[in-house]
Amino acid sequence: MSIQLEKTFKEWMHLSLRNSLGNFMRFAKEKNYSIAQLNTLIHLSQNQECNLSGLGEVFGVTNAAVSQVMEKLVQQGLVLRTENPEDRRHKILILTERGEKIAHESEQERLKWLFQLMNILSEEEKQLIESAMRLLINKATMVNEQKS
Amino acid sequence: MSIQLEKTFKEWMHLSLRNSLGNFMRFAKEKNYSIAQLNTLIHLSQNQECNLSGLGEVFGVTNAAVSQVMEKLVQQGLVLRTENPEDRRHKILILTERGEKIAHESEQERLKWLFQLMNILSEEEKQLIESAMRLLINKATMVNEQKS
DNA sequence: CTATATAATTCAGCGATCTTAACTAATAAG
DNA sequence: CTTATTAGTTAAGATCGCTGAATTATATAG
Repeated sequence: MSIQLEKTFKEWMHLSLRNSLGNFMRFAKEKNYSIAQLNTLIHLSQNQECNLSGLGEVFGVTNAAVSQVMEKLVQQGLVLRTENPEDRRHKILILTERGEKIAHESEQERLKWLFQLMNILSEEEKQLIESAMRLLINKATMVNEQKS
Repeated sequence: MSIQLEKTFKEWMHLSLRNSLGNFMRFAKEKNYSIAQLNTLIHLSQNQECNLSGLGEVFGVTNAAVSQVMEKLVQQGLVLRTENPEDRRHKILILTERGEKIAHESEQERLKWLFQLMNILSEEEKQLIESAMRLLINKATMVNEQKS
């Protein structure tokens, strides 16, 4: 069983990367945003109250690197950068309406492929997928909590 | 139902990218290979008899770009580049033993997270996941065949 | 045989991202 | 008050991957 499942995972990973990531990259190229920019936007849209060094840790790069990417996003009017009044060394970074829009669009691009698949599933099949993924998501959060 | 499933897909995509892709990128950085290099190696390990312009089409870049990445892979002893005797304009690109090893290792990095999850599943749960993913894979290949 | 087409390479140059190091400003500690 | 720490910015320099254009070598068509 496990060997069969390993093979299935492999195929799945393959399809998933080619399609979801493929659509994402195509979107980025088309709209002229870099991958780093889009990842930053998506992160900001999902985690409010981000500051700069926090982002650096998440992405595993230096503050300088984040600051430079952020500068471009601010210039393009996608991010609003203000001081935190409680500690003015920190900046508060929040998405503008346009930034939010781009973040959402690019996330949809990543999901487009899955949604297309969903549309050709019967109700029972959707149930099957739903319960399988739910299970994996739950297990995954369990594993993550163990680590921390 | 569909709305619930959309939400599940979103969460899944999130976890999946953060973990699988995260491990992959970490591996690349640690071992000092670029993403383009690893993608090329993985592609070569899965499709034999590749030539240069074919790779360009797959990755959506010019021949020049592929040629430059390939040059480095050849220099590092990961790819063997020989002429095709039937048409000496074409190069035949095959992985060396070391190249094959790197390709395999990096693919395992991408799958590591899923395998970890698999290890904490019961037999019935594995069955559930297996049938769900199989279903999606089948649907996906159906969709792809429609397009072409 | 000559033209043209194809496959791959090379080079100059561009833009993105990263790092280190120097710097400014704000806060915390002694 | 002075010193040290922390957050973020800026500048200089390196690397990477890409493109377009020129070049070489091979194969095909007229």
